[in-house]
Amino acid sequence: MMVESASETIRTTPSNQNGVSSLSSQSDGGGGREGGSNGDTNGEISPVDLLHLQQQQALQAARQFLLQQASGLNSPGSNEVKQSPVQVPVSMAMMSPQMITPQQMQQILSPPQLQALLQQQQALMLQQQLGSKQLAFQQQLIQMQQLQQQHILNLQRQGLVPLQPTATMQSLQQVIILLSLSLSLSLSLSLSLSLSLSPHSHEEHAGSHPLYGHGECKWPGCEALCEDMGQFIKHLNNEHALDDRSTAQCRVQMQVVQQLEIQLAKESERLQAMMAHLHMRPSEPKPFNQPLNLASSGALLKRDSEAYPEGLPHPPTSAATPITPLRQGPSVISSSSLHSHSHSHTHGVGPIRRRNSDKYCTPIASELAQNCEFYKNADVRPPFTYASLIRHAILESPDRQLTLNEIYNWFTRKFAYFRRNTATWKNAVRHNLSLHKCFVRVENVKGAVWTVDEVEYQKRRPPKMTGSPTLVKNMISGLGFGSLNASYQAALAESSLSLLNSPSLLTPPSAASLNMLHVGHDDVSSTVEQVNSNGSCSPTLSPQQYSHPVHVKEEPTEVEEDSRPVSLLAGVTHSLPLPSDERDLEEDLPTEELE
DNA sequence: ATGATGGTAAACATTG
DNA sequence: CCAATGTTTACCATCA
Repeated sequence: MMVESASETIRTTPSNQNGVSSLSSQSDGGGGREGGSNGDTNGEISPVDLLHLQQQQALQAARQFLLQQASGLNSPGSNEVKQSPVQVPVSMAMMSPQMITPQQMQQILSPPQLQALLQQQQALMLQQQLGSKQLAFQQQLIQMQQLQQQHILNLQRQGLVPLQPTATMQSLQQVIILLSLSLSLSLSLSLSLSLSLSPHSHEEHAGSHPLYGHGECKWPGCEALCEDMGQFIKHLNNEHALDDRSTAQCRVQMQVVQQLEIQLAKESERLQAMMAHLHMRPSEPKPFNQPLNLASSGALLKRDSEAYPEGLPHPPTSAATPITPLRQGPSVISSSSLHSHSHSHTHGVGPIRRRNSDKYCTPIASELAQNCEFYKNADVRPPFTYASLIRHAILESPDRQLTLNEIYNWFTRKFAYFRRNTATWKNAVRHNLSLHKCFVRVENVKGAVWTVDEVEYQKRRPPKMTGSPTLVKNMISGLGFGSLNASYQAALAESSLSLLNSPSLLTPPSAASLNMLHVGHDDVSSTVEQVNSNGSCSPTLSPQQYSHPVHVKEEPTEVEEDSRPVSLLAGVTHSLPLPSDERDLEEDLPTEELE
């Protein structure tokens, strides 16, 4: 769909040095996904389903609205655009920079339209009498909106803003609205997951707030302790008011939700193929027309887990097919939107996280696992550097050592993305192994194996604690709202971190297929790594133990250790999100085994 | 503007 | 000779 056409053009360097071009365009196909809700028929409609349905309607309405506006006002060469009109997920529309830029949005959606959209959404939302959480959330949204308006009014009073909304303000409004949509979506998704997966969700008190539970604030990255609801509300208003940071965090959440949607679509597609293959059911083809909707998520997920408790064998890692991308091209954000801006190569990779073998290593392990699951199936370039990935692969191995070929295999096994363009990434892997001091080649009886010198690895990690997640970065770049400034990014990093810790998203009960969260952040990894190396986690990381390195590499840069994770928010400044660029957030990694 | 870091490409050497 | 494995250099992009 349009998204792609736009994003594809992006990188074309004269020399075309990277296979990049292939990166940005390869995976998407085009097609659009999303469709209606064909939830599977279960016979009964649970409140959750209902919620989904309504949520869906709201989204659908929003999508159409956006699309209408987009096609009407923004169709220069609009032929291609028409191919799959409605199927664009709203989030997609919001994300693809090329599709609807902030500026375009401003033109596309006039204040009245935005208002209409907002109201439409609110109306639908209000119909959902499905629980205090939802209601509480709505209140939250309304509150946000009110705050926003208040903010605008204040600015106007101060003469800072003309009465007529300026582009900036319009943009802000749009952001808020879109955030609202996404937030509601994400919330419901989280809720549905927790509801459908665990009968007794944690927060069940009637008067509870979606962002409050277990006596603490559930705002991404917060965890502030609050005695009671009143205190919490107070905290919420004080600490999480409408500002750059909160907005940025919302964006991240939005991205998370979007990714979940995508993953869901993929998983369902896979499920169907699996079922079809096993003759468990006639094949309802349709990967593409699959609704990306939340509506069926609960049921699907449930079914999935029930039908395949243990998870069927993974799709062959063979080169054959990247299950993920399937031909569905467009709607899927896959690589195109994720990397659109930051060229594939831009950074593709960030650090990774630690091994699974040591479970002791934190709760994050599970998150990593989730990430793994995602990348295993999604043809998305992992936001980790090759070095990080290699290190991870090696550390994940039983002996903490791998042959080159084993490393290759690990890459293809863990990442759908690396099932193609083998020449390119394999070369990169070799290049990294040789180049970085942290990788030590050890002669072995049968050939040589590669090990990791953890100390060296840690050394080379730049002190800049920023550590924002690469993926997040990519996601950010994919956002249509322009890029974020440093404070935003910091906020994003923070929130992404916390997101990974979000119970509702990260602790999917049983079904392995639920592992869909895959937001990567980078410093998490470094953070974790730090912890690990200092804690019980990695007592033995030095390659030396295995044998003697054959030779020593000279690595130019040696930074001091100190790559303290530090608060991701440090140095956050407040300013309106404006232009600028996306920065790199480093890396992180997914780990754990999934197989 | 500059240096650090990272990805890609490619030449070249070594080894089985 | 060939292919896999390593090493090294060059170039480009992004970010601080």
